[in-house]
Amino acid sequence: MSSEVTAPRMRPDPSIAHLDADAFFASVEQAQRPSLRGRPVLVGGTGPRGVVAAASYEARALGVRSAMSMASARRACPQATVVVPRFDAYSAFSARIMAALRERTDAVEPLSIDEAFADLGAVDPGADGWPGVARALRERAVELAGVPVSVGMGRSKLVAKLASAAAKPAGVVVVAPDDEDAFLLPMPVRSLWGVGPVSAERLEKIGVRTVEDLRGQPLDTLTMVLGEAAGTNLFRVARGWDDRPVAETRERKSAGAEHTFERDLHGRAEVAAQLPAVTDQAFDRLERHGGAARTVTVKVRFAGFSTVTRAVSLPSPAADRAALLDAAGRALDLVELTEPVRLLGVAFSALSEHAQLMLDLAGSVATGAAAPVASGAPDDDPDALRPVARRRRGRLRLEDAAPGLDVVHPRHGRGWVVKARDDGRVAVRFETAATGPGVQRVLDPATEEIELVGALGPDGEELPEPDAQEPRPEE
DNA sequence: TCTGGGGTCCTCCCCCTG
DNA sequence: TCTGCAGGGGGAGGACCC
Repeated sequence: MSSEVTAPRMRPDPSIAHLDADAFFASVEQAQRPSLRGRPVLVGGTGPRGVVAAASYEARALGVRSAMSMASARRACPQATVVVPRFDAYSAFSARIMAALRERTDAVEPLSIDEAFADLGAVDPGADGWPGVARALRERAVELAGVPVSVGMGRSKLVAKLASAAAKPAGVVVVAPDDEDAFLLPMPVRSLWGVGPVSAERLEKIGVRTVEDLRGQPLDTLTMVLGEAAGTNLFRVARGWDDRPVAETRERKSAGAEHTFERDLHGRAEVAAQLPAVTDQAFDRLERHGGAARTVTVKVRFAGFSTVTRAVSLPSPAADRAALLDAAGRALDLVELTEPVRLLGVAFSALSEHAQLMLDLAGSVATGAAAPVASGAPDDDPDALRPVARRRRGRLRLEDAAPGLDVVHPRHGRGWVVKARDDGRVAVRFETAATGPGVQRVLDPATEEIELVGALGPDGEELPEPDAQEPRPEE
């Protein structure tokens, strides 16, 4: 218990930058598909349980927000174009944005695919001062990536991040130390990092709505209402106290995968039958980071949206697919399956970089629940239970024709899938960033040589096979 | 058609150990 | 030897972020 919180030594200049791409996924789609520019675009899952990962500003103007169900978003904005995420393209655009920062400093801390901090403390701001630095940074990122970005600067990460939010869309805000109070105090507490709907409601109950209200609260009250860590954090934030350094690297703590099924799973056999596929995806991610794991956690979300997790820890870290699948099976055995299941997840934690060989695997691999079991689903549509597979490249099949995917046609060139039609044909719009708005054609994938291909990069360059691609959260 | 998927961090609780 | 307590560690769940 820290009974005392004191002001840290803050840097004198607003030399921490936060760069944030605007509606990133949607902006990339608009950059690569000229016909989408100026139009509402929704990026996200197109299945019955899909949600919006990103909405263009045109869609936001009609009330669409990220994380809302795609069904409600479509109702709010029926004229919107809906496409599935293309992480290979977003990663390539992201690399360009990060490159703009790395031209100025090595001290870059990516927070997610579309935003990063940079410590420009060693940069000479020159005649135009810090606002000039921020403008130049923004212009360079736009030049390299070709999507709109916003830049905020302040003398802390806290202020820089809030400043970039205030700068959106496509702007720059630099908060000088003397202006910090004027900037922070009127803000709603909900805009602070770490204050979600639950904390905001708890604060509302003690009359705290703005940062100014927050500053009026004693430390004891805040820790009582929000807990030790969050309370202490907000006490500092309310005063603009934040001396966290820009950290170039962060250690990964866990890796996992989860999948929401298009229809609920009934009974242990159905759930267990899906476990190997989900564990495999989690294992692929673990392997990509080159680690071993000691703890395997299985997550089950029921139809009523309640969620349980059960964990099994191994005596030593394992990097062996079969051993981890076995552990996942044992964890699943601990879950009481009282209701239909909508989501199944597997996560690996207690990671260690050096995999220790599990010598005594014999006998442990073949134990019950984790083994693939015939689905036994009485239902009509086996595909409803199919876990998300890596989208293949190669000849387009109707069932793979998700809207937004890149294709190439021998006569019409490069394009993207607009819609798989009920008549078995596919609507494709043939265009790239270089061509300008293109023509939409309806083609029969059974007779036309439509090839599913990878995305292009920011300069229209072919990208490598996305085997190492990392699915990322919404922008 | 309510409510994805990748994470991190925190809190509470229980069990074990000294 | 028994008991009570403190502290550590792990598991479960929840809040939060993008």
